[in-house]
Amino acid sequence: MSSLAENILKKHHLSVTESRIRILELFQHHHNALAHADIERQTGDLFDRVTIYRTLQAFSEKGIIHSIPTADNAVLYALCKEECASGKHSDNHIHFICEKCQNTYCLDHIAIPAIQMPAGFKMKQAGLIVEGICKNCAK
Amino acid sequence: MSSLAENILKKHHLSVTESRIRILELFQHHHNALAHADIERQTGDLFDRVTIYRTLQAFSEKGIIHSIPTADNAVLYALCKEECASGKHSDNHIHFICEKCQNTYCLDHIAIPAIQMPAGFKMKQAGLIVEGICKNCAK
DNA sequence: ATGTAATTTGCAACAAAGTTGCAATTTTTG
DNA sequence: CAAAAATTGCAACTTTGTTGCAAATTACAT
Repeated sequence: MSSLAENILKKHHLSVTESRIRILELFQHHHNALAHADIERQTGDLFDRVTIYRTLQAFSEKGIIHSIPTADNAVLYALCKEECASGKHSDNHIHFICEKCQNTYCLDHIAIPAIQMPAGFKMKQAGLIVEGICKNCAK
Repeated sequence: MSSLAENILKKHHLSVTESRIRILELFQHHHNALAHADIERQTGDLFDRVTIYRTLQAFSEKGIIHSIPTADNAVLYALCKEECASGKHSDNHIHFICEKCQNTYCLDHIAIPAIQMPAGFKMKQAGLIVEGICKNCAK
């Protein structure tokens, strides 16, 4: 009789606490990426600011969520796909930022195309951020 | 009898001041991207912290430099190519972060390959960040 | 089920990063 | 060279993130 969120926590050897369940469910109910500030806003004063920081850090370390850097220098977080093992994020999908609603989406199905590096530079990982208009805002 | 930095400032209708020349020359002498902290370190206490912020902001608005988001959530700045008009950065080149020396380089010559968007999503701009080993560190 | 060990939380204090208003200085312009 | 415009430094403040520690909660082994 465990919730989905509870199972995810157990699978990653994290204690099951109210704050972690609450925050994890927030991610499950939104299909776009969330900033620390979003979470703080939506959980009200249920938990301390510090708890949110530590929760996000724990989730990130365990590979439950991954962070997304943005141009305006805010960190966003989004749920990882199954394949993300602890620490090793298979993070090679595209992040899409809608310039209208400002939401960030993970386009999990589209891989990053191969890129020809200049001589001497060896690529190990790549991250692609696309800006434009999302499905919802296109009407 | 104007320096290169001085000419760039004049071309963008910015007053020629010592701090702006100093900071602009810093960018010209480094071929990798600089963080605010780097500039603060290298200019010592010649200028106030606030002046550096405002200088970077002015340069960015005029299209002299562009900002680069990084994974660890620090903002980096690098010189723009000629084509960058005020505000409209033609910023579609690749940013390369060396995992050894931690420097960030602009690979200006390589364009970002075309990407197939999912239905409903309209791409307007793309930014590509590549991690790996740079030319110098490969030895 | 219960007591103990381990983990997590909230609080407070702190550190770092960035912003804003304003008076004084510097630069530009005619 | 003088007046107007722009830039700078200072101080105060906000926002964002971190750390240590005592209290509370959760996990675990009987």
